[in-house]
Amino acid sequence: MDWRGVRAEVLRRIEARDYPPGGSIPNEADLATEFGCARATVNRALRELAHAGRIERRRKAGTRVPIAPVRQAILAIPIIRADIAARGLEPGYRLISAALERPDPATRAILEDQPGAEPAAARLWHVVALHTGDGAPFVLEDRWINPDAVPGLGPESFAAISANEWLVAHAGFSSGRIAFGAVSAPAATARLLGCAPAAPLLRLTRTTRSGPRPVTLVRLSYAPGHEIATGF
Amino acid sequence: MDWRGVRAEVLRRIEARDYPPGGSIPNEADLATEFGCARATVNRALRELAHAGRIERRRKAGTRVPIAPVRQAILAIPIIRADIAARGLEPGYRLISAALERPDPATRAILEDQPGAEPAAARLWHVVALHTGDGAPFVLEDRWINPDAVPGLGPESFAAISANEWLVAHAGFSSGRIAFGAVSAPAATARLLGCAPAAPLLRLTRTTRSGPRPVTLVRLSYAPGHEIATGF
DNA sequence: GTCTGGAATATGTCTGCACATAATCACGCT
DNA sequence: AGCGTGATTATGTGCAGACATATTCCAGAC
Repeated sequence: MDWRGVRAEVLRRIEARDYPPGGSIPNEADLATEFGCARATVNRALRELAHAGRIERRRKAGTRVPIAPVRQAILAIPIIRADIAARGLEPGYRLISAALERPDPATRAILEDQPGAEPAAARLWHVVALHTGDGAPFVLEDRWINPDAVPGLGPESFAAISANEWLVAHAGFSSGRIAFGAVSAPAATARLLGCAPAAPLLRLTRTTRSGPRPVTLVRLSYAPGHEIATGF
Repeated sequence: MDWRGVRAEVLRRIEARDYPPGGSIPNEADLATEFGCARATVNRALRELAHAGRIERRRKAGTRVPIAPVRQAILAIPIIRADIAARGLEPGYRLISAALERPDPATRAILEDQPGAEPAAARLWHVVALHTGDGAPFVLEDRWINPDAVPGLGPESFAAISANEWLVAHAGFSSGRIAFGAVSAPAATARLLGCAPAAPLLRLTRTTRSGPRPVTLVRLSYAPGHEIATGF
């Protein structure tokens, strides 16, 4: 049996409660004997299951089925244009404004709120742009960019393409944070998204950094009714 | 060098643009020679990087650095009570109502909106409960449960503990869907959450099924200002 | 009874080898 | 030129064996 087979069979036994929650499952050597394969193969299968949160493994203690598994969903964050295109809409992009500004303290705090972060420059690029699908507002992008982290950035960078696409092509960042929340649409946002003021909007806030250096903070305000979905 | 070392070094080269976006990286055998380890070790490292979306691998075509990587965040979905406790709050649970009801067509449609799904029972358990942290409203849980999928379920099941905890302990489901959206707080929800009517709320909708059988649909309406965050 | 150190054990990882599989490429045929 | 078709090649996977490491458990010292 190959490792996918082992994974499927073990998963079946977990869901059939042959391996009940809170119980432990046979050790790798025994499973290898039972399935007629090498221990490395069983190891691979169990490692994948552990990665998916379906089992917990500890040396010597063995492998157990968690009582309350922490379910985890993998959230894919595509380029916005690709996201719009994937929904069968014609993606559009309109730059609203781009200028070097001093960020408000709250924005600066979020951008630098990372362990061991360097301070960002005094003035940051502030770019506001609207993404549309078949001409209708899809999401409003409100972005701050640290010029210290991205040499060669200028107004021409965001004229025609999303700042995000420019950044992924030129910056190369490594880690960050994503948060979802709900906000009431401010008047200006409502006007751009073509919705009622104070409409509830899904907002995604993402910070990225390159090593210790803050690169960008982007707030995406989606048009009313938008959902971000994923399987698990 | 062990596989973590290989992974770290390759990642460093990607971020330093030694391996530029769109370019391809040396094949496994060459890397193994360079790092002085076996090809299986390099394979393990590259497999992990591919899993994280940092590289793309295809047989014969080799391994390349994607131009616009689809960033992916792993979203951990803990038991609500554990989530509240992890924030340093004392978790509380209050059952608002629990009854067998006929779901509205929209609810039924969401519950059965899965490839090859069986129809759910005519009457479903409808459970509404409030989770609190240090006594303050944290999230309102509005859940529908298919009794066909969960034999032995009764009103006593949700009296003291969250239906979610009862389900993970007794049902054992396998897959589903999670969606985030924003809604305007209905009057009843606002009253229970102690917020203004029409306040923007983050809402998480999760469906789970056991094989082809729909198990449960839960809508979580978080108190205003709540964010769901994750690193990447 | 309690503490400590060593033995036992399950998982974690590496190696070298082999073969499988998919995709590309070059060659030769028409 | 166009089109198969087979050789080539990079990744995918499996195996047996070995050693590493973390953790538990137990026996002996106090």
